[in-house]
Amino acid sequence: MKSDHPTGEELRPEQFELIAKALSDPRRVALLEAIASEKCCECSTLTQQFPVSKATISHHIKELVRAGLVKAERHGQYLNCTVRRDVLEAYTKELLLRTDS
Amino acid sequence: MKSDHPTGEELRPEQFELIAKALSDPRRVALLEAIASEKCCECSTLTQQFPVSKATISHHIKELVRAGLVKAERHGQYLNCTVRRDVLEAYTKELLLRTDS
DNA sequence: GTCTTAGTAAGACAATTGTAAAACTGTTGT
DNA sequence: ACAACAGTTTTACAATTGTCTTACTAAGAC
Repeated sequence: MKSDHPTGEELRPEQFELIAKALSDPRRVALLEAIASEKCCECSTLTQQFPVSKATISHHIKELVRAGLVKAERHGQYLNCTVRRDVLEAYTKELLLRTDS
Repeated sequence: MKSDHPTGEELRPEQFELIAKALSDPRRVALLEAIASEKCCECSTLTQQFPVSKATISHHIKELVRAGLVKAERHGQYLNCTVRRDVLEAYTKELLLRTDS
């Protein structure tokens, strides 16, 4: 049975590109690391940790979600972000596969 | 004995960032794939395969070399490019490591 | 030598993008 | 209802960057 959320193990066609773009900004990677370091992480925490406005944090998270690297769930007024490690692994796998042979 | 070429298995501090940037352009990834597909590949071949000028190819290759993803050796007037898979693997490894815990 | 070919370097330009400020939506607490 | 808080959206701007053109260097062929 296929999962409704695409990418248990395979990336959507454009997703590879989106992920590469998402990872190209050091701040966004740092954000990803911060999200990963806590099991579940609201934005307000991140806003305090980084010297950027909350609007910028929001924008980066949107990009990470768009790439599928982060899952964001609203709980009341808070946004719970978690890293989708399966997607990250699928990305690294495809990257290595593409440079094979 | 340490290899003189840094990165048999570890990335230099700024290298992680350079690689991420290098991989963020789809054309550059395609270029990387093209280089990987042949064992050893001169630029002129690439210039024919892609609808961009040779100046652009040259620029992209410079970026790939700067990131350490490609090794370029001159042989006469030709430039032999090879993908450094060890570096690519080190990158994916570090990426996954950074989003651990 | 001259001509051609392979690649590089410099400059310019358009497109993308990281950022912030301000205004907005929605939720929680009083 | 009101105020405080969490996050989003819009708009604008500066910085980065992918691309080309042109000019350049260097190597091979004649």
